[in-house]
Amino acid sequence: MLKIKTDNFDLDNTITCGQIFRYVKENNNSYTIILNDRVVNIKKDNNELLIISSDYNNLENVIKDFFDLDRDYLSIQKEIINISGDMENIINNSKGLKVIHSFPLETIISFIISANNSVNNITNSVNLISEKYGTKINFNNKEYYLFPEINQLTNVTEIELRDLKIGFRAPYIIELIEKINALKINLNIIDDLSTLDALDYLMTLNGVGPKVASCILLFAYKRFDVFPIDTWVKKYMEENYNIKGLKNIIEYSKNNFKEYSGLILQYMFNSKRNL
DNA sequence: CCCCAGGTCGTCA
DNA sequence: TGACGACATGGG
Repeated sequence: MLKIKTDNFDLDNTITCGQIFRYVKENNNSYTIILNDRVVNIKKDNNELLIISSDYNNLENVIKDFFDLDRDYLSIQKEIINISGDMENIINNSKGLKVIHSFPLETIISFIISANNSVNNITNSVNLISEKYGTKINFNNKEYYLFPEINQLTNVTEIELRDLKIGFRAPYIIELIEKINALKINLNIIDDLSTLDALDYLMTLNGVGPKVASCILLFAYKRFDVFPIDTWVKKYMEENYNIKGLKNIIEYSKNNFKEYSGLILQYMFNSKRNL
C-alpha cells in the first residue's frame, strides 16, 4: 500500500463532480479509478491517502499528477476572491476540489459523447468502449478494462459504436480516429499551442465545439483559462448575475475571472450540481 | 407524451 | 453572424 499525505483535498468531490467518468465508489467509501495504464483504489483517511494499485511503478507521481496535488490551490482561491469577492461563496462550496489531469484521447472521446447527453449515459458509453476495445486488467479479484489506445481503435466502425449507445456522435469519433491515424491531428502538439490556438485546433474536429474543446483543455491539458460553459453554468450566471448568452458569459468571465475562468466555472458547475 | 441531459452541426435568412 | 431544428439514448 502507498500512503500520501495531503491537505486541502476533497477526494469525494474531485472524483464525483463530472471531471472523470470511470470510477466506482466501493462499500468502504474508497474509490476504484481506472487510469490510462493501471487501476487504483484510493481511500482518504484524515489527511492521508491510502492507495492500492494494479501497478506500483512510479505510483506516487502518477497519483500526484492525476489529482494535481502539487498545485497551490489555496493561493489561487485567495487570488480569485481578490479578483471578485462574490466568488467566496462558491469557492467555500468547492474547497478541496482539484482539477484532474486526465488523458487526452479518453477525454476527447468522452466529451464528444457528452454533447446533449447525461452523465449516466456518458459513463455508460465510455465504459462500453473500454470493455470492447481496451486492455483487461485484473485487480482485487475483479476484471477492469483500460480505455483503449489509439491503435486499439484503428478498425472501429460506426455501426459498432452505435451499438455502444453513442448515437449520433459515432461518426465524430470515427473521424477523430481517422484523423489521428492519418497524422492530420496530433494530440502531442497541443501543449505547445496558446490556449486560443489550441481551442481552434481542437474545434477543427467534428463534434468538438467551444464547450467540448474547453473541457478537453481544462481536464487533459491543465489550461485554466478556458470557458466550459454548459447548461448548469448558464443557469448559474443568469440567476446570480443576470447574464445570458454564451458570448456574454465568455465576455464577463474573461474580464472578471481572467486566467482562472475554467476553474471558476468548474466551481459554479460543482455548486449548481450539488444543490 | 412531454422535457432535459457537461452541445454541435447544417441550413437558411 | 444569428437563429433554429435535428440528433440517439435514457430518465423524470
